Amino acid sequence: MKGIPPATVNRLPLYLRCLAECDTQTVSSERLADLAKVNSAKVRKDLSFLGSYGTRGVGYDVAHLTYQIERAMGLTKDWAVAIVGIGNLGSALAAYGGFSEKGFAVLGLFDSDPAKIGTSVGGRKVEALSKLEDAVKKRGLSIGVVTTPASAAQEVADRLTAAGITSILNFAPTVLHVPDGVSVRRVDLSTELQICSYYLNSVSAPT
Amino acid sequence: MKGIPPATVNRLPLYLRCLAECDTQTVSSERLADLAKVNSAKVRKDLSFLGSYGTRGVGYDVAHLTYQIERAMGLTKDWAVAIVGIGNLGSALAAYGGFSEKGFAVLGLFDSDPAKIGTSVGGRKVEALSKLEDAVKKRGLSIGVVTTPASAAQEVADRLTAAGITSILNFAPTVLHVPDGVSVRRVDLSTELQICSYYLNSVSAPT
DNA sequence: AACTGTGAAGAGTTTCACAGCG
DNA sequence: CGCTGTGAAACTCTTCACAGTT
Repeated sequence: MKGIPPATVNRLPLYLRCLAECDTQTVSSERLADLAKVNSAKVRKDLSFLGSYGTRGVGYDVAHLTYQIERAMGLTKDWAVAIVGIGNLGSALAAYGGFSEKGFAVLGLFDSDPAKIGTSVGGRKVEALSKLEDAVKKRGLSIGVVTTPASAAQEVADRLTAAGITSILNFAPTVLHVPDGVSVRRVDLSTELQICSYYLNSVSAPT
Repeated sequence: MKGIPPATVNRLPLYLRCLAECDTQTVSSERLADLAKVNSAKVRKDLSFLGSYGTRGVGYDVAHLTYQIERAMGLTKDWAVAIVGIGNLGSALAAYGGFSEKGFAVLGLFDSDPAKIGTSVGGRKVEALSKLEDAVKKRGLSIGVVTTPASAAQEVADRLTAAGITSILNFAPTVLHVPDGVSVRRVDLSTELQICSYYLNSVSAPT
C-alpha cells in the first residue's frame, strides 16, 4: 500500500511486542530501542514511515502507536490461516495460543494421512487434504502454513496457490517455487541452528 | 574467524539444502541460484568469501563445495543442544529429525513442570530445570534452545548464560537481554504471520 | 564456449547529528 | 529542556558487466 521498506516491516512486529510490555502511557524512542535491542535512531526512522505519531519532548503514546503499527501491518482485520501437515510441528502450531492472537484464526488443519484425519488438534478436527481447495474458497483462508515433510511441500504449495492463496509460511526444509504475486516466507529450524554454529566458532556478533 | 558478511552467513545453509538436492557432480552458479531462488551473481559473491572453489567453464564440485560450506559454518564438529521448555513446540523440536541431522545432538531436555519431568520425548527423558547448569558442564552443551512461555524465557536465558552457554535460539515471544559475547537468534512464529499479513495487504513482494 | 571471480556501480539500510517543536 | 523527525554521511548488500581461466 504505502511502501514501507522491508527491513522496517520485519521490525514492526518486534516493536509491537515491546509496546505490549510497556506499562507507561508514553514511550520514548530511546526506551523502545532498549526494549527491542536496537538503535534509537532506527526506531524513529522506522516509525516515521508510518507517519508522525510522536510528540516532541514527550515520546509516543503507547496505545496509539500500537494501533498505527497494527494498521500499517494489516492486523486490524482478521486473517484465516490453514495449516497443512499435522505432524509434530503442525500440531504444535495448531495448539499454539500465540498464533490465534492478534487477528489470526486457524480455520483449517489438513493432512493426507488417513490415521490423522478426523482427530482433534488444538480443538479443531483434521481434514483430508482433498478438502483444501474447497475450504480455501468457502472459509476465505488467506495464509497457508506448510508443515509437511520436504517431499510433500512443493505439491502442497502448488495446490495452495492454485486455490488462490497468495501468502505462504513455509516450515518445510526446502525452497518452494511459486508463481509471481505469491509471497513465501521460509522458516527453517535447522538453518537457524547452523547459523548459531557459525557464530559459536567465530566469536563475533550476529545481525 | 574469517569474517563472512552476515547476509552471506544467513544464505550458506540455504545453499547446503540446494546442494543436497543436486544429483549432478558439478553445479553452476546459475543452477544453484535457480534452486535457491536468488541471483547468480549473489551465489558467486557468497561463495567467493569461502575461497576459490569453483572451476571456470565448469562450475562447482557439489561434494567439495558442500564440505567447504560446512567447514566455514563450523558444521564439521558436533554441537550439543539443550532444549528448555518442553511444551508443544519444545516437544516438536525434540522429536524433529532435522534437528539431529548435520551435527546437532539434542543432549538435554529441561522443564520446570514436575508432571513433565521423567517423561520421554523423542527418545530422551525430560529433566528438572535444576539439572541445567550441571548438564551444560558435564555434557558440553553449547547451544540453548528456549521454548518456554515468554514469562520464563529471561530467567532461563540468565541461567543458560551463567552456565557458560554463548549461543541461544529463542522461540519465546520476547526479547532476551544477554551479556556481551552471547549471541541470540530470535524465531517468532507470530511475527512471521504478521509479516505475511503486511504483504497480503500491499501486493508487493517481500525480501 | 562456458563459467568463475571480482571491481565498480547502484540500491538499500543504518547511524549520526541537529534543526525544530512541544 | 527533551525528544521527535529527517537530511546527510557511512556502511552494507546486491547486481552488473566483463576480464580471465579451463
